[in-house]
Amino acid sequence: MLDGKKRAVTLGHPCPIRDVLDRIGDQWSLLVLATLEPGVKRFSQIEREIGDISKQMLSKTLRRLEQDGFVLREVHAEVPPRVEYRLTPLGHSFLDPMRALIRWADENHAAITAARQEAGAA
Amino acid sequence: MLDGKKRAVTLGHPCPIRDVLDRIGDQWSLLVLATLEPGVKRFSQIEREIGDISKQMLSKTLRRLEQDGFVLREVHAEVPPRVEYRLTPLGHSFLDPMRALIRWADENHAAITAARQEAGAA
DNA sequence: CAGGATCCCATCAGATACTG
DNA sequence: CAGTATCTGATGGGATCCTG
Repeated sequence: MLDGKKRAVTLGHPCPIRDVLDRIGDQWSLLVLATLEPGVKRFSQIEREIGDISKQMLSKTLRRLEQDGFVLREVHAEVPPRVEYRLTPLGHSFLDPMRALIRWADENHAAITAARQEAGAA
Repeated sequence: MLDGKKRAVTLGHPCPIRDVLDRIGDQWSLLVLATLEPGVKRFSQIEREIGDISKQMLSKTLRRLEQDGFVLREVHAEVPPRVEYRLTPLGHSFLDPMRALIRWADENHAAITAARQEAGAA
């Protein structure tokens, strides 16, 4: 499921949405995209800025983002190696709707927390 | 991680965002919310409309959405039992930013697919 | 009808160690 | 520096059976 078999619904359609949602649900993709928003950065720079991501996950995440056309990867043939990442236009445009969502989260987080408290109390 | 320990970043802040993102990353929450958008529905009605969700996951998802204040659950004391679900105002308002994201997904899905093809070909 | 309980597997993600 | 490889543990989620 989820791969190619998920002929599902997602609001009535065949489902381009899941493809996108998987990229924000996976804990790191969004964070990486946000980190890259200001401009070009190298691997370890991203790693440091995020702080608690493992090399492995950063690597995986970057590769998937690259394959999906959100991120551009540029390898410089030097020693020591230097690899730079930047957002593609697609990557940038994706952050627009995401910002709206993040704003909503900020504004309504209190309500969610309150609801949880109530649920816990009741 | 993810529970309470994730002091992380998510765009620079402490992180109310993860709470929200977890609800769209989990495969079913969004689908259930979307199904409930038109109005009140009962358990098996949602089940049928989504089609490929198990009772268990539907139950879990609904309970979490209820606890988070997205969904209202109403039990009618009848035999056989009737339980109805509806979106709260919070639930409805959440769908606004989500619609923007879904629109983006629709518009850009082709680009993503194309990028994958290219990545696969290269 | 609307679930809860249990079993089981696939995937996610961290930790550690190794390499060009 | 920028990764890859391997092992491991935590979830997510499906299937099946049981109940008020």
